[in-house]
Amino acid sequence: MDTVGNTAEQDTRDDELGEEEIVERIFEAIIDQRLPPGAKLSEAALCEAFSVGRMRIRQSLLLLASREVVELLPNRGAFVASPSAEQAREVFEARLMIEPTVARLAAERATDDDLKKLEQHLRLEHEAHHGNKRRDAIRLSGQFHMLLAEIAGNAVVLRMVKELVTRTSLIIGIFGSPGVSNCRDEDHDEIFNAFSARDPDAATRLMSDHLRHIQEHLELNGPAEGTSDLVAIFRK
Amino acid sequence: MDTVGNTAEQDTRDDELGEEEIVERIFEAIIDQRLPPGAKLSEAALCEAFSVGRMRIRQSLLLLASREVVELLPNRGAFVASPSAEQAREVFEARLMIEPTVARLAAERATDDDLKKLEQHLRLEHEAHHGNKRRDAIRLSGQFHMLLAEIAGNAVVLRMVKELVTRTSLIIGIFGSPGVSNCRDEDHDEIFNAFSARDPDAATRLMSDHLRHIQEHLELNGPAEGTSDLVAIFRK
DNA sequence: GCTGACACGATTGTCAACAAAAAAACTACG
DNA sequence: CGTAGTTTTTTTGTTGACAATCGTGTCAGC
Repeated sequence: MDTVGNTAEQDTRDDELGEEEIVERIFEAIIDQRLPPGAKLSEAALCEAFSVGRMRIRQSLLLLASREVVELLPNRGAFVASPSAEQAREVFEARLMIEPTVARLAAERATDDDLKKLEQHLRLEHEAHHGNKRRDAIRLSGQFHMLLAEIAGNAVVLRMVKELVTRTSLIIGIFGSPGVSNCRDEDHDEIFNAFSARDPDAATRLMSDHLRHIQEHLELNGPAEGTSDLVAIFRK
Repeated sequence: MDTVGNTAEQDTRDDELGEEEIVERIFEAIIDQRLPPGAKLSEAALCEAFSVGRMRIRQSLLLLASREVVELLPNRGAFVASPSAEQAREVFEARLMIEPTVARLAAERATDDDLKKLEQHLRLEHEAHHGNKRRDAIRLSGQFHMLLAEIAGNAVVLRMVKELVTRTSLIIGIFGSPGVSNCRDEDHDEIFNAFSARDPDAATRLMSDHLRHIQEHLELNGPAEGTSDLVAIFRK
């Protein structure tokens, strides 16, 4: 169903899921916007969903909270985070700090094999976009950014980008216009062209523009933050 | 004893420490190099050290592991991480990606009050440096970078910088020349001068140079990684 | 009819005992 | 005297039950 091709990370697959896998699955569900901001993540429900003990779930939720993807209210439980406008600003500021340089490094270091992987990925993005597969489109456009970080060859930065992309999905879910999807795939195409042309400077600039485009399509002044919890939940 | 002036974060001080506090304390201990790379973090010992239940410690260690500051070996326990040369490269690449822009933003946004705080901090750094208080000097020079992220006004980035600074302490512990301390405080002085002159471009460039200086003083080709574990443990 | 307190149910947080695995110590053998 | 195998001990991982807290529903009083 929603299984992604996970080539690596197959070490602990005896019969139970590790906490890292659970975290990954919840990350994906949030990127796909199957889990909207503010959704309650009941321990019991998650225990049944993943067929694991409560402790494992508890640890996973703690991990997610440490990435600020989940909010942990004492004695109340875990909820999918609802970033404020201020937090949204911070996330995009961080992305603008990191990802243009990621694009530059990736463009400098990409092998021919990497370019082929990128091309293949863009094909999938186009398919999803034209086939009105909104979920797939969103997930793939997030994965594009992670793929770049992977090509850049820096695990530290990859982890940061993964967190930022996931939080961006939440932000778009709250502040985004309903019809508009995550990234415009034409932007991704242009970045890829810079890769093909071996032009790191262009890749840097295009990524910068791309992120600014996304941010401009948000309404960060619109919904008041105080009511955002309830509003976000009920306008699903 | 070794309590640092923690102005904020005094919410849960009834009688037990929260996991966030424990994580913070261990972070500080690693920055101070009281906990060398490879040191074993036994659950029982930490339980006694912090006077908390085993579960709290367990969660704290998981949090630290998720920041790659602690290595968690199944059925073996928790150890302070021993970054490889490759990881060291990645950490510095990430810092060079983020911190020059942090310096720029901080320079643009610093209030007069921020400048005073910076000046006060540099005074402390000088004292520690000239008074041969190596531990204090290292801790303070790390805090300088965090202070900049705080002034930049971005909590997301602040958390990233905190993680990177802590890991840098481990890296210096492994790959640094014994006598050389963390940062040269003259570099910090120059950055502060750029702040005073309201010159964000200079601040950006100086931070970039500063980080490169630190990296150049490491011997990332020197000690083989295989022996680093044992060596690091026994030269406490 | 509406507002307050009270009690119930459900969920989360914590603890202690138990099981499993690895490290250490000891013994026997080469 | 060194080494390999075995037993002991320590440490980690997991499960289950229990305690505390919060949200909800009910009922009495105004």
